Amino acid sequence: MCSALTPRKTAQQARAKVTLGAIIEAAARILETQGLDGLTTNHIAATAGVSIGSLYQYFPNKEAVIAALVQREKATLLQDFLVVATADLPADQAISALIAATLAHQFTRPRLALILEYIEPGLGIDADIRDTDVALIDLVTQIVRRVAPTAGPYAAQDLVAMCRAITNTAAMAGETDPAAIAPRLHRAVDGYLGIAPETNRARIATALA
Amino acid sequence: MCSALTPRKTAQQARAKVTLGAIIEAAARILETQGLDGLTTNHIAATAGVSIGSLYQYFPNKEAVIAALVQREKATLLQDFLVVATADLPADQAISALIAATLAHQFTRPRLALILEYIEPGLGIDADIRDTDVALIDLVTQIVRRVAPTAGPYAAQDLVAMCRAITNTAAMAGETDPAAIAPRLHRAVDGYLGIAPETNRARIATALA
DNA sequence: CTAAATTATGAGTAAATGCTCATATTTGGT
DNA sequence: ACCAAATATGAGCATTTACTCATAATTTAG
Repeated sequence: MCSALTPRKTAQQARAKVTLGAIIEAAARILETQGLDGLTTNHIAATAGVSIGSLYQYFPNKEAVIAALVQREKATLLQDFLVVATADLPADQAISALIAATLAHQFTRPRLALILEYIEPGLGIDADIRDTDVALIDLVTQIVRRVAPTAGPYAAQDLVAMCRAITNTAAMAGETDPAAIAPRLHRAVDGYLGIAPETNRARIATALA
Repeated sequence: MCSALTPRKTAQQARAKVTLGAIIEAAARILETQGLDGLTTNHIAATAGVSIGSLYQYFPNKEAVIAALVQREKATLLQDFLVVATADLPADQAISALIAATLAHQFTRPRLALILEYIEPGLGIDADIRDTDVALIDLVTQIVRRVAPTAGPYAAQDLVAMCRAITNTAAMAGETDPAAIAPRLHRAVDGYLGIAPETNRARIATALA
């Protein structure tokens, strides 16, 4: 029952890394077009243009392919968040930037983001994913504390969760305009953190400018 | 590919209804103990103490069993919400009551609620479930408009989504105390609706009393 | 150029599982 | 008591699918 999600073999040559990337991207595209049901290992390999044997050279099982995809997506979001953190903005603008990054991430490949969100809890815990999650929450916590020093320990977790949920639900309901969602996220976030509405309104104005 | 989720045969005698209920409850218990992977039709039938043939008398396929379970759970939540709506409370207390009901629902069978939440989007659209969702959102919208008449059309949807997300994430992180989560939900909801913090604080006090 | 290491192949296997159907049992009305 | 309708049974079929392994091709290093 100990499902190892680590790669079976580490790619060393360049072409191997190409193969690996092709497999992960194939999984992404299948999820987008056919959903989780269409995601069979043979189908992934065929879509990637490699043999099923190659897939199993790098992944111990199907779950590991999904885990790698989740990790890839999470890592890009973390990257975007890091850029915000490094930018050394005023605290409230930093929050706005995080919200914008979250929306952008969710709307870049909406269907993929949505499906992965709902697949992830069914996966075994992967160390890499866990680490990325922790890094992401830590980062948000740092920024949040600048705006609201009294924020509780679960603030970052709560904020990330609720922003994702509102965005996902909106997307599932057919909304396609991030600008229509942003102000709602701002209201929820600012309310949670106890920031005054006038500050909030001013911030929204600058974010949309 | 047209997955009909409607029951194949409607139970008429009392024992048939017992069988039907046993099957749905068996599915619930398997999800709680073994997750989605353990949920095979044969396993459901065995756990329910009926034959596999009986299962297929009432459900056209496995998905329909899950859909029935989702519907059962959603219906009880809607019921709780209806009680709140009928109670004719002051608007802000009504909101508090909705939050309390949401928390109670999620913590009654936490693992089941969590798993179902993440399974649902993978299901085909079921008419009954859709209706229940609409009814639930309509009900929340009515109450919300009493507190915040200017609230946008997506307010209820957003509020329900974010409350669930915060609660789920907290549960997944190991939190077991609803009282620790309630104030966070209140802050987010009030912030979203643009309600003043002092009103908010007073409300939390009464809710916890 | 050659050998060792790395990467790629894909037909085939074993196991899981959703679901059928012919038959048996039970129930309710008369 | 009897019959028709409703309900229950479960062995087995058909299909899907994750995964293996023996072999082949390619790359790198000396």
